[in-house]
Amino acid sequence: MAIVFYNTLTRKKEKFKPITPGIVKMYTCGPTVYNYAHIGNFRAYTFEDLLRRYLKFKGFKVIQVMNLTDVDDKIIKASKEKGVPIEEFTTPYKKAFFEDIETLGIEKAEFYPEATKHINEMVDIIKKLLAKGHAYKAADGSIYFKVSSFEKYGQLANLNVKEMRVGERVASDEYEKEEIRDFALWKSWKPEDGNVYWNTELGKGRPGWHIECSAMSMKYLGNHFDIHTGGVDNIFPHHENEIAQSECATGEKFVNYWLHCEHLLVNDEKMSKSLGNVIYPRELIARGVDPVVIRYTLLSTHYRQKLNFTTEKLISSASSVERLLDFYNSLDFYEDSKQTEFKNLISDTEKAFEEALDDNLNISEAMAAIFELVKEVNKHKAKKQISKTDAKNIKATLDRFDTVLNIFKMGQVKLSEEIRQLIDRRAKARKEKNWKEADRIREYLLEKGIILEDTPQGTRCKKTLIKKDFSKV
RNA sequence: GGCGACGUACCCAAGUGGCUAAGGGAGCGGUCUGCAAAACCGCGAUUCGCCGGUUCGAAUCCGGCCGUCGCCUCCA
Repeated sequence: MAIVFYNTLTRKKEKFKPITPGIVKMYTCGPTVYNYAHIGNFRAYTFEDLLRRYLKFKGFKVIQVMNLTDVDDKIIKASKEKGVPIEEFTTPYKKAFFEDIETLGIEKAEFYPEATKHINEMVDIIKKLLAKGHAYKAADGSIYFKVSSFEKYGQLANLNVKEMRVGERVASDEYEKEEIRDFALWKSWKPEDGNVYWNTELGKGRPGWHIECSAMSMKYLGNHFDIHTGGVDNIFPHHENEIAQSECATGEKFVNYWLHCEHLLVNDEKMSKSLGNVIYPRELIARGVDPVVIRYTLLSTHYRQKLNFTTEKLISSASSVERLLDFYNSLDFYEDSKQTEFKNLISDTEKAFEEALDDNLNISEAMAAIFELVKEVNKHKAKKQISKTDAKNIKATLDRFDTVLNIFKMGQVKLSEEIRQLIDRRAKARKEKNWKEADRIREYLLEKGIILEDTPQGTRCKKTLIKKDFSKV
């Protein structure tokens, strides 16, 4: 079965066909490391994670590049305020980004190039653009892309650029562009840039924002590659400009499939500093939300759908994850008993899961397939009609799904030696019908985020997915 | 002003021309159980923002209206 993606470029769902059979080359816009990445950023990274994991599930070899923007206006301003060089300023945020990625169960990309280490590549592209007449140098030494030189400009955003409204920011722009819609490839040094500059053939200055993605994507993936992703807010101008720069420099088509992730809202509002509603994953975790709950919340809404992030949704996600994990973990507990023919159920579920994700990563349908399996198997469980082999087969299927979802694995509890001993002590107390002691230990462990459940097959152990008193987002 | 997305139960959410409108959460009643939990059984949209049209047949297609949101050179 072929995968179908909604391509922003054509505004249609299209069958996915990689340029090189069996290999997918994708570029995913990464963080600007001037702060911690917030939950909205991670929505995009989680979507990209789903995308790469599913492509791998389908048997493709994936080469993913995610850039780190470590020089831009915000970074220059913030590092200046702090009185440290930009590298010193960005390093902790780079580190934090990788920590967060790991916490949220996001698989690592093959390359994480940094803008500041690819200035030469950017300069090369700009030189080509100058030579071909697609760029020009303004009086102050800055270099601009000449939008009028690219016939197809506006194709991605579906904007008629000639009739675009001119914003105030543009009107007050001090640079000397030929046309208002032209954008900077190279920004010549200004006193407020301090010691942030590179001496290159283009003069003393620094790169514009868009050029880094063209330079780094083409360096690692070639002039023409398969997939480029980002948030919807990147469609214009960022990705539109990338196409213009790249295609004008190489004369080749840049990207075949453009996939854009919708925004995450917080209580129906856009997340922004001014509204004071920016949420960071590490903050949620500190307040008692397990990372797997955050992951599930971000993952379980289709990427082209706005995701309204609320307390209610987190709590609801925690319950869903709990149901999935309880089911998954219960599969280890079967004694051999009557066998049920689950072959059809398993193959139906696998088929439904794959067909759903084939259809532009329809995660809702994929999850529905899993929940239906859970319900069906639980019914048999209640009637004691599951053998060890059945359970093993079902678990193998879930493990296969989990290479895409990373929920089951991430949700496992890790027990320390101390906790293990307490659990043993409680088992002993229960045997002696010392309910007081048993309940005391259970209470104690609950406070430590460990939940014990007694079943006929023994006591099971799981972690608290969300703190009881967790309330406000 | 231009471009675009969306409106399905208490909440989240799939379905885009045809079986009883998926699935999850929450709720209520029951079974099970040392207690707790899990799990199971049962209950829940005659209806898909509103109005009109096309069709044998519409949540799905067309037109209009209402409402929410995003982008239009900081942004995932």
